[in-house]
Amino acid sequence: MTIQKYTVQHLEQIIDVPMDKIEEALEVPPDRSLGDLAFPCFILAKKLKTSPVQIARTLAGRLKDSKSFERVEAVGPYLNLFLPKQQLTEEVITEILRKGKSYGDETVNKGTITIDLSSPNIAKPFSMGHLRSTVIGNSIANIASKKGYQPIRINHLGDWGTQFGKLMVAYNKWGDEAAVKKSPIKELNTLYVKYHEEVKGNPDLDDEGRQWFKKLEDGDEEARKLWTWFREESLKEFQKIYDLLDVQFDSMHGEAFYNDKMKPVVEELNERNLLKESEGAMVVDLSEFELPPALIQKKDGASLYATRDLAAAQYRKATYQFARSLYVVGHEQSLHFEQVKKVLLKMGYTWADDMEHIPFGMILQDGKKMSTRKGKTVLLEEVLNQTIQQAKKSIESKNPTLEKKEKIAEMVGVGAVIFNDLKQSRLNSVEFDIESMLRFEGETGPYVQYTYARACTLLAKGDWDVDKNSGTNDVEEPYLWEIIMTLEKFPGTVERALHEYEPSILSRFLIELSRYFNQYYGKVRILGGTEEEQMARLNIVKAVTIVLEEGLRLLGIKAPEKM
RNA sequence: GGCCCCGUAGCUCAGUGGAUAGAGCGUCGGUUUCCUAAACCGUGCGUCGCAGGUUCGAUUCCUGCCGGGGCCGCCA
Repeated sequence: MTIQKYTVQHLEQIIDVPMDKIEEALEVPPDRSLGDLAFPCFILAKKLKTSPVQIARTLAGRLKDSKSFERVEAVGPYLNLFLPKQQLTEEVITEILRKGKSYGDETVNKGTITIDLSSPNIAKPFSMGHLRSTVIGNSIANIASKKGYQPIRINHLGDWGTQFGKLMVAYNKWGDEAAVKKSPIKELNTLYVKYHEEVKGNPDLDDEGRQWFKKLEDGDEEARKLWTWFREESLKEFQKIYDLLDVQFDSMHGEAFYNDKMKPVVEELNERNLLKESEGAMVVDLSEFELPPALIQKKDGASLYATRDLAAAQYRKATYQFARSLYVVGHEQSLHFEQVKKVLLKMGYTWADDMEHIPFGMILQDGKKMSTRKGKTVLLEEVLNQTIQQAKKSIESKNPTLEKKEKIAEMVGVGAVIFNDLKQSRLNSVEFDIESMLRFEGETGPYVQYTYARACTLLAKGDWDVDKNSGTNDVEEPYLWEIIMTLEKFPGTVERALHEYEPSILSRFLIELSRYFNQYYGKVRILGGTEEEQMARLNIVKAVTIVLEEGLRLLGIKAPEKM
């Protein structure tokens, strides 16, 4: 039983308010000495036509002899409760030790949830922006899975569009096969940047680019060959990053996959009389929703972004029968997803209401959007290499005898980058700052990992054993109750992170738990004393490692037992 | 011009319809014969952007304004 539930259950007998209302009102007092939990009596004031101060006093009087609370005090309008810490501590720890990793799991099946994430553009470097989508989406997938959904991770690759025509022009004019083979993304990106420089003085290039893309769409052999080659080389490079991040996808269907699936969509729109000609293009009018029209077809008949996403949405519904469908894409595309959803609703697909855009803020450089075309991109691979190097340096100076240094440096370096991203609220724009990722102190991934490693060392040295996990904790030890309260919040925190699609809620929780544990560690000698005492303390340590490891896993971060 | 996001400590950012608004970084100082100092402890005089409104109570909800960013037809 959770601490909140315990309290609610015992309050319910004397307060005539529905249990969920009581639970909602309960709060942690600003100062520990005031109590463990408090019930503000304002919500009763109107109903009872009495001052909240008086109500608190009355309730305190009625609870005076209750065995459920150690002590009850009325302070102003607050009813302050002192809980039976001994009993609750035991209950919380026992539950976590019994459930292990599955602590906080939801067992009811909530159906399939598709998650559109990562989606880098072929032939372009994997940028920091795509990192955000990848780690946020992956974490939401992990969290959804813990809470009873079957996540389907879809990498909607940007592998189609006019830019490939442009790239082919550039490659044919200035490209070098050997150079591309050697370093595909870098070379192709250089070509792409060069193209955008050259086009300024030679606008005819754009026509050539469009022609090449048209050839590609028409199945021209040479164009097709180049496209396949660019795509394969790009995927190989991306795979290195996905391996480092340890992210796997259930589907790699990119935009090109929907090539033959767009025509039926356009036809369907036509049949339903939803298409309208406007300035030569075909659009769906959305003025009833106070939105600008959705562009479905260019005047030359070619498809557009929205067309592809309509086809993709239908395909996903048909293939996966999703209960929910998420799109982890930058917030600058909010309008687009709103339009797609509304078009589907106009088509009569009520399941479009289960689709949700999960936007996130941009990565800025000098306060501005990064531009691929100008070559102003920060490459994720380079960033990861730097942080891994930094981790290696730290290990050399702090723990030179550590085994498997390379492996652990990778866990720490990659963890630092992922955590640095996931601790931000999704929607905040962030200034790209390599320094903040290279710092392993304070509110960082390595801080949480370090806390975990320290705790693991204690378990090893103290010879913790499941079968010996008896012993009674001294609940008056500093920070122990804070640890218990925090551990107990874990299932609810994961739930909230899913409900808000906000991994940062979980990141901050892990920082809080780590801090309390480090404070406890600093004040209380864990190994030593009687065997009973040591085992009781190690049970706390074990519970902390379970929650830290599982929490990090949900964020997509590895937890090293030593570092 | 319309719509969306953001505005809290020197910096980066949490937070909440309620009791004295918090963390990290940075500054200065301290802690190791003892479990990993990637840690811990101490050190903060904040108009919670501004102005109204709702409320017993607003930094939190609503409206307007100001400032920053984004999106708004043939890119994705």
